[in-house]
Amino acid sequence: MNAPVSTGSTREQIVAHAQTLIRQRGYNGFSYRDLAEHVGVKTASIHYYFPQKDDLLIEALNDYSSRTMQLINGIDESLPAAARLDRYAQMLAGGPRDQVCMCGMLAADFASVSDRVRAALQAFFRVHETWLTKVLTDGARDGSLKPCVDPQAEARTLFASFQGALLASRLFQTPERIFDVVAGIESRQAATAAR
Amino acid sequence: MNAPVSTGSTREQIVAHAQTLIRQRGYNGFSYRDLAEHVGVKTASIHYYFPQKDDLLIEALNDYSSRTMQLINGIDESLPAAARLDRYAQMLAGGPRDQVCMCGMLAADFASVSDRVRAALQAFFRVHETWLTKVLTDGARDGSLKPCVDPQAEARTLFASFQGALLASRLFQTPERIFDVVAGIESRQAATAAR
DNA sequence: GTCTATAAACGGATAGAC
DNA sequence: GTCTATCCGTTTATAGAC
Repeated sequence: MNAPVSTGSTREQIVAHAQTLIRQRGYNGFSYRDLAEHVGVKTASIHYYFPQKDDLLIEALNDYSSRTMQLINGIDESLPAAARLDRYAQMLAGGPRDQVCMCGMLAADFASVSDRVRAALQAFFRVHETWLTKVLTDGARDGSLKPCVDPQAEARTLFASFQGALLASRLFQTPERIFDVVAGIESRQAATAAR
Repeated sequence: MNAPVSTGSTREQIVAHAQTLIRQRGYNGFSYRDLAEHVGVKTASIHYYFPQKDDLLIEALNDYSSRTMQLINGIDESLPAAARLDRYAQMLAGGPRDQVCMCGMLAADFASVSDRVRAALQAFFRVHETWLTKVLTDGARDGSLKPCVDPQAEARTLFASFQGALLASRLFQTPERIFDVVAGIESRQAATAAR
């Protein structure tokens, strides 16, 4: 996923650059000073909009979540499930190579974030896992994916695979590892596949 | 995986507590002061052993890697592959609930670590992926796991699943998600399974 | 080897001018 | 709204006594 254009209001630019920095370096890996330099303002201006760093984190996370949700809701539900899964992987692989999912990053920063942020992260995970559950059950019906015993558990694992694959993709500097995930799923597709 | 007992030499205690702190909070989430308090020395003593934080990171990572490798080498190769996979998952789930894999954590901290650390992380990933590749191919032979088209790619995905599942397990405060991963694999086992 | 003391830069955060 | 100036604790790191 790509960062929004940074040509909006100061507030919007702050949020956009905060998302980028968190996805690159994590919550403890950037400062108001870093962020201010990226936006082209002074740190006091950031404190004007977001008195505490946690306030900034909450807004950056909520914005990221809703933009991500728009993207997955934009995936045409009339497509075969396997094709929707491909789109999802393309979405993940399409982001900058030096950035991972903001929520995967913040899950790693679990010890450093507030309970409010933790709850928002859980919500993000659940939304994606629910969407993937539907893909898996639809795939069993339309024949594009092999039926599985427990679609919810499979979806949890699948989402974990994507998050892990994003970290590995950056570590090895290749988007291949994201597509390994879908290739694995699809290599198990029913013989009577309808693509 | 559990941290080593912290009753060794000062140097050993520093390394052990550094591993714990990194697994809890990440590389940018702890300071020499935190570490010194845990060990019961002053920060200058830590600088005596590890002048730069990167020196400490390298040693903590190498120690973690070799201890982890001992653990996976300790999994009896005469066991059916599926049983070995169970052991692997138990090893991951057996660690403290507030800690994830040190290398998953540092993969998230990718932007903050030196090239030397990045290379060591890649090596860690490859070792585990290679071990899992062997489990998958053995599983196809002994019938305890379903054969797959590309065992190497499947192993990469499987390792990513475990890393992602560790993050999710901590986020949701339940080890269940680690066992989801093996349950998914084993639910695809061949009908003629030999366990 | 471990300590005290200190340097110098950085961290989040605030007050008040414009 | 954005700035300058500043507070004050923290951070990594070093010098030198014991």
